[in-house]
Amino acid sequence: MSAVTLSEVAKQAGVSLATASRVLNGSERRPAEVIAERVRTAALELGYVANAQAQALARSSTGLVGLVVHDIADPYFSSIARGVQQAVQEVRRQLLLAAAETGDSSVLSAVTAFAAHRTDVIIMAGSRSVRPDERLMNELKRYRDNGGRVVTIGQAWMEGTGTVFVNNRAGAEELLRVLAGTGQNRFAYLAGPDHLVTVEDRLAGFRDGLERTGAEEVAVVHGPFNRDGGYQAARALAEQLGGGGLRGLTVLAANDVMALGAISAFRSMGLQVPRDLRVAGYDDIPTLSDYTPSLTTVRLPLEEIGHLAADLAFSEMANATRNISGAVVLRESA
Amino acid sequence: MSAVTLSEVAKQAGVSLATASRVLNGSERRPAEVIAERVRTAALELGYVANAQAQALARSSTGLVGLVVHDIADPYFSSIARGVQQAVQEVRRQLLLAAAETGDSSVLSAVTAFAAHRTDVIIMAGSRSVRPDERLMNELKRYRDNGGRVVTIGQAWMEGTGTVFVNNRAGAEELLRVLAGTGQNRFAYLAGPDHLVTVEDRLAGFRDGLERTGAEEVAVVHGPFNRDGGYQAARALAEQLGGGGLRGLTVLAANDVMALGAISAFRSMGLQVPRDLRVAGYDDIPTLSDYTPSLTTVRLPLEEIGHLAADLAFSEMANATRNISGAVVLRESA
DNA sequence: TCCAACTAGGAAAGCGCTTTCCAATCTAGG
DNA sequence: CCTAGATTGGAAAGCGCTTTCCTAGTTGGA
Repeated sequence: MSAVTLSEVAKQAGVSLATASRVLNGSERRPAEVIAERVRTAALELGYVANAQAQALARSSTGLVGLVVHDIADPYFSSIARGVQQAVQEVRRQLLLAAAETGDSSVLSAVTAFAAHRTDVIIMAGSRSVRPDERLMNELKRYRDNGGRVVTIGQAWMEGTGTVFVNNRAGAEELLRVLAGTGQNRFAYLAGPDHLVTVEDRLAGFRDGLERTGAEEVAVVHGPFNRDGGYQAARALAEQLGGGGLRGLTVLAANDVMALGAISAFRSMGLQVPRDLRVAGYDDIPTLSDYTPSLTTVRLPLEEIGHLAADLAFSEMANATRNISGAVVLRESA
Repeated sequence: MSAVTLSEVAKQAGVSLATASRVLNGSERRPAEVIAERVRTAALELGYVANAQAQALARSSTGLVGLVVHDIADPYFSSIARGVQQAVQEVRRQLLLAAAETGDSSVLSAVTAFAAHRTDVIIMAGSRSVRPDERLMNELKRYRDNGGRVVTIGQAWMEGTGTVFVNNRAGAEELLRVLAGTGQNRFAYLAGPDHLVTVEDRLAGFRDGLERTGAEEVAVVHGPFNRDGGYQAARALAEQLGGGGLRGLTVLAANDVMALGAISAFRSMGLQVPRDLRVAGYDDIPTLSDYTPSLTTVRLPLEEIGHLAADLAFSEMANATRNISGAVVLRESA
């Protein structure tokens, strides 16, 4: 990757490096228009494209934003990524994307890589682990102490970072209460992996709701936080309760993709939703709009959350907390 | 973003900058183990993280891969992105992501930004425009001439770049022939925007199939290349044909998300798929797995395509062409 | 007409690395 | 024991920019 350099442009325009830089790459000082025009012409003729690496080194700021997601193909994350991408583009910065499963060393690798690339910001979109990972936390702290900004989505990770807080617990409780209000009173919970804070919070909200309404907790079963996890968890639930135990039950899944997987599992067992049992999800991923039966869920403004996270990072108060709460959306499935 | 520098590490270890660099950041020459150990210890103590910008400048290679998609929230692109991300991670590089609509100046901005960041590779995942964009092509050419690698997905964009070629035309023809083979003989096509090569190719394949089978083309209507586009196109089609004209028709959509939108539109008009009319899509996005009626489509190994594109870029023959063809998947919807 | 106060372009010092070239030390063959 | 050849660590020259100082040229008020 060699290319036309600023000094070539400067020479062609017959000015100094300093002047060329001032004309082309924004500076306080604006050279006289006659000169500026000459430089611009030279740049255009030669096809000059500033070397962002060199600029980053000289200005000690890269204009890079790092985003860590669990899985970019998961609609939850791709929606958030879309929001982040949009916000990043608006302020003419670039998005560095990494995928990493919580609890896996890949998260640490991702953060280290972002630190190496001196991204101005790191946005952690995935849920935090229940057990704090020492090494990861230290890496993030060092990054922050060196002047990097950290914004987490979902829940706070540590002091001195920004957070787009999603009140998962309240949303889950609300969902359960609304459902109980329609007369449903036997609930099962299809939880994601129990080491995720998000999963834990939603489960806690579920139980808050149970307590509040006096409804019955029939079972809680854990599984991977994706479509297949929902499918598996649903089958495990069926096994646990026996064929008849599912009838009339309301099954809450930790998120929409799990709910979708669960419905498929139930269907494969010859059960119809909502005729034989009810299912609800969480997140309201865009995918849902064409799904039948339409899925009852807790709506989260995913794209907005992503946008907000990026905005927060660029704002004066990068360490503030923005609160988001979900809205229960009652549809056909429960 | 200030941080510990190599020279601080070198000083602490009591060696020269050169030695420290050789120990920490991989080089032909490996200093003696005693010294190396001292450097590593110092680096660990100080929490040294190499500055990728500085390295890029010195080595004139950034280890960055730029990916341009239309919309990262679209399952088609997020699946491809997943494959790319995976491949990129395997070779320890970083992914720079940009979203840009074909035909929009944002594509040019994205490419320019990637060129500025001196990415080693640019992968264009979105379809090319039917009308070649002079400025964009020039930018890409310059990038390539400066040593950057370009890989396009779907169709070739220009000489001297790699391509993961997807035979959209053949896939569409095959789909139509298979469907005709089951006795369906009246077809309508819900095409995406007519300035996309992908859309044009699929439409051409559709017509090839028509000709081959002697089936009837009832209508072709264009709309945006997304879910809402499918919805709108379906309504437009209904308006064009009148209520009864839809019955018994097979509606092919340019891609799955449009097909999903179309089915929703038909449903909103009180029509059932496949009872009243048939619908098929293209791509086989993962989302489809839980959808009812299950959608007939042409399967494309999306994730693999992304992976392949990245692999190609890193391979010796970065300008080669890899061929992918879709496989017709007959399901309930048609 | 003279000088203080600006203005504007250029020289050069970094930014944090890699890598070439040197010089010093070591190895081993004669 | 001497020397050609191989090793090894270090000095310093870049990589392509930004930005601080300088200096020379202007402007305008007295």
